[in-house]
Amino acid sequence: MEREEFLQVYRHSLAHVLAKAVFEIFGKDEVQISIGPQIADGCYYDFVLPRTVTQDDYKTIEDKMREILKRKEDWTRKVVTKEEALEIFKDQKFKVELINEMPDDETITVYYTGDDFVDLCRGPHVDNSQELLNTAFKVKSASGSYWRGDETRDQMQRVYLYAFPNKQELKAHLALIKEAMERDHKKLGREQELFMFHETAPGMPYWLPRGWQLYNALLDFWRRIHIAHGYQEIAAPMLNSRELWITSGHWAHYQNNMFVSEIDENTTYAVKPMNCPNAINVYKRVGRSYHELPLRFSETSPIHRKEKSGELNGLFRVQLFHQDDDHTFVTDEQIGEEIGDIMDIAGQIYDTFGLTYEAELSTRPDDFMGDIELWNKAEAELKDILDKKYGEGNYEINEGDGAFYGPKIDLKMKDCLGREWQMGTIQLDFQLPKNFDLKYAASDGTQKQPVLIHRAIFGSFERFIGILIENFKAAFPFWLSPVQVAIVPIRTSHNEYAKKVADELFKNRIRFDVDYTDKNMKEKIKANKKMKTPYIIVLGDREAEENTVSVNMRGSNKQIQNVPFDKFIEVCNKMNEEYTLDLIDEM
RNA sequence: GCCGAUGUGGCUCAAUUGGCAGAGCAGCUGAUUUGUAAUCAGCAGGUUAUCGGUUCGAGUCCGAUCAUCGGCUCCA
Repeated sequence: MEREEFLQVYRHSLAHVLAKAVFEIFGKDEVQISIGPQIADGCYYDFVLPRTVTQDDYKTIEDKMREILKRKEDWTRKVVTKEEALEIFKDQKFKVELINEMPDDETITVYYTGDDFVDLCRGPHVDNSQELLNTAFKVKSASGSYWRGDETRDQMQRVYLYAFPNKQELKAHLALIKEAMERDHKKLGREQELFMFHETAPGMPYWLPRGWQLYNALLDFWRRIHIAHGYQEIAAPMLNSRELWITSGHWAHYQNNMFVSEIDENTTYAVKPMNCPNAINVYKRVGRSYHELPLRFSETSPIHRKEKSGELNGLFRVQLFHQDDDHTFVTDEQIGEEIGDIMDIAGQIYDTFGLTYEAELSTRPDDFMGDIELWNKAEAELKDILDKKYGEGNYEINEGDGAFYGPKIDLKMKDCLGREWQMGTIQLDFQLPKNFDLKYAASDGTQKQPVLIHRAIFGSFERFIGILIENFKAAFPFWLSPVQVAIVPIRTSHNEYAKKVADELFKNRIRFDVDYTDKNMKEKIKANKKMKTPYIIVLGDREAEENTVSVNMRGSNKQIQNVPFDKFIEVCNKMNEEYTLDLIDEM
């Protein structure tokens, strides 16, 4: 923690130096400064500048910052009144806005860096610039941003800085970034022949044979767990006429994200961006009774969402994807228990991959709809479940950030560059049941309205597989691997035994690849190592004679010789059945 | 959508101030028959993302479009 505070002071102070440097480079009257917080690996500062910052400016900025540090200026903290603050920053409109929003009784502090630069700030900061002389920093990037994150307000330029206490740490961090780039799922997806994109279908992945093997292995795993928890899978149409989307509310609130096609003047169809309305159609097929609830309709149909052009990103942000979706219809009383069961499933699934994640609870917004009693009860139950599962305070609460139709729990994970992505989501919905006038016959004979739970654990197969690729660096657990076993006959004379081995693997539903060509053994092994195949089994005279295999295990340089073939099959079957995370080397 | 960058064989990268588009790997053909990450030789592969402009001449300069990447916004 001490180190954290230390970093905080340094990074935050460097942000001030950055702003001062930008002032001096572009001219004080030409620059509007806003805010400069510290972040995980440095800090940034947002400006309005007379021209765009480009890569050519990075060095200029860095040099200017160093020059400023060498002046060894004193930093002075000053407490000022609101009026004084407004006077100091009268030419800085963003600062004026911030000051005006402060309560009248708030203590306002400003920090002077030398005599000629002052920033509105709570601090704390260094006392003199020379304390920063040994720090290491580097402009990471410059990009656009919006004042207060609002795209309708001023477009600003954000300059990001890597900032560390010393050169060694900066160097280590840059090496880490480079290493992380090796995990990039876009790069590995291409190298490992998992998926591709084509410019005629932006943001819509093509799954290649190997990638589709992995996808299906994941889907099988997901199905087994959900069947065990009483889920029933459905598949619904991809197109529905406009009327359905008007009823659901998507036509009014989500149209910009939908691919819409006018068939003729009376008929407009839209490709579904979500599965909920169709699950509701299935619910409404017959009259429902409380005996049937909770009723869980899971679905992994393709869905399409039209995104703004700059938002696409490999498998993490696509326009065609498959959610591991489900719509569960419950009574008010069943909410708590059902959410608890969903959290158990989520835990079980993430644990299988050894993935870490963060939970966030989003609560009632101002423009909520529905019964406030139900909201309160539901939120209390969600909190209770999260408290039990993670311990009080070990998850984030976003007050007022829930959807207008209900509170939600989001589960987030980080990619190789530390960017956070929403994966799982569990959303309560009091609105759609109303829009579609859903009913069930309650035990007292009255007709009641069910609550709808939308939930996904992977989030989407696409995003989740992207995370898996980066997490495992494409060296997947056996059960997930596109090709699980590669068979390498040493000479073509061993093809006969290789065929026998292949047939047996096939019978056991083990995914294999066999190379019967007369290429030399080393080439065949090299190709499979490149593809990170878990086990490469080499077959020659000895193996054919003794009905054994010689196993080359991924991640290990030594071979496991003379493994009885049926023992090898047994090990493979075990990993497939138990979804084993690590490869087994005892055989 | 906004700010910035990038786009040369399947992949990784060359190509002097504008002056004949080149290599390695992968692929194909042949030789080699090999015991755990690169056997040898040969061949083929390109309208330099697309469209337009400047120029005697454009991969290189200018403009537009498309796609991708880093951010912002939005989101699973």
